[in-house]
Amino acid sequence: MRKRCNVVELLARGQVASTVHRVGVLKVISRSPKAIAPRSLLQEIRKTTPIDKVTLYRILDLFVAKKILRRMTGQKGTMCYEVMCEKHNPQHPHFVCRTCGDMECLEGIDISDVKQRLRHTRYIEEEAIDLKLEGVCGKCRTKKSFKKKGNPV
Amino acid sequence: MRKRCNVVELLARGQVASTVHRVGVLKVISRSPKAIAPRSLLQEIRKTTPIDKVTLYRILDLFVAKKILRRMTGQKGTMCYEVMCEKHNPQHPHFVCRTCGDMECLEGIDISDVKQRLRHTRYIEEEAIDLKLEGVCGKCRTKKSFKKKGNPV
DNA sequence: AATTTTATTGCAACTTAGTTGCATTGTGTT
DNA sequence: AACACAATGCAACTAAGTTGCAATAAAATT
Ligand SMILES: [Mn+2]
Ligand SMILES: [Mn+2]
Ligand SMILES: [Zn+2]
Ligand SMILES: [Zn+2]
Repeated sequence: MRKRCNVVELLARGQVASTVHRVGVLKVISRSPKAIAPRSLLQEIRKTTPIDKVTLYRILDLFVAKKILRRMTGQKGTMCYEVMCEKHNPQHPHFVCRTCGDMECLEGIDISDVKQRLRHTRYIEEEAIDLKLEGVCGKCRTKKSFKKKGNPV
Repeated sequence: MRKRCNVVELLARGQVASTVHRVGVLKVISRSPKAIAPRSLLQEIRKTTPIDKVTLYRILDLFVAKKILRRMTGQKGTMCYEVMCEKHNPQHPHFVCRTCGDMECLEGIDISDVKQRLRHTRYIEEEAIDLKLEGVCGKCRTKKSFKKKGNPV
């Protein structure tokens, strides 16, 4: 997501009061080129402002509830977050590397029809869709430590 | 998954030696009507045989590596497992309830075309697909504790 | 059969993500 | 200032999953 959303607008849209921490969290997430986990998020934010992890988790929960952020499961079940903005960051599937845990946004792939289809096939009121591919990323595939084990090229 | 896979066949297919614990784990999973988490799995297995959680986790990892089981992320990032058998339990999306955490298999919905599409759009060697919907399940929707909060009906 | 080797399991201790309760601080209002 | 209430911090906790190593079981050699 190169074109960044306006942080103030996002907060307004969710009717969430603006605070130093909230703005800080949102800034870091909206600048990240890919979905980001609380761990990295803490590291980044703390470069400028001290913040407790509990505060971060609470802000993240709030943002997800207010539809300012999308939450998805990354590697091993740790959560990842990205800005929820149809304009600058429309819904898209993700790729997670089994080996290094890296998550890649598969942007530009429309999956709205998948949503439609699932909604109509069963009587379900879904609110979020989490479409994820798992495999081994390019980097890991070329590492000799990986090749050595007789894995498929 | 009503029609159960043959446990012995599954082990043979994955070239995995048969042990009491492995058979036990596989039996419970293959009898479960829905994807099951290690926690419930332990409970079930222990009704007949004592087993350490480490053993269970190791068996699960092994089975996933050998493609005997599919692993997917359930609620909050806890993992869930189901038998990987195209015949008796073909790949399908899942629905996870935001409130109670219950996971439902959306069987009978073919998503092979989604796989195809993703594979061809980007140069990715994916090995597994995890397509998940999140929302509030029927049970939770009708609970008064849920309605009271002014949630949409 | 006895011995050696290898695979599987159990135990204890640890790591890490996320949560809960409560005290403290900040912010806006009268 | 005094009050109300929202946001934050701190400490302690829960729960999933992992790691190292010892104990046991199974398989292979002798
Ligand atoms: Mn993304
Ligand atoms: Mn399923
Ligand atoms: Zn990788
Ligand atoms: Zn539910």
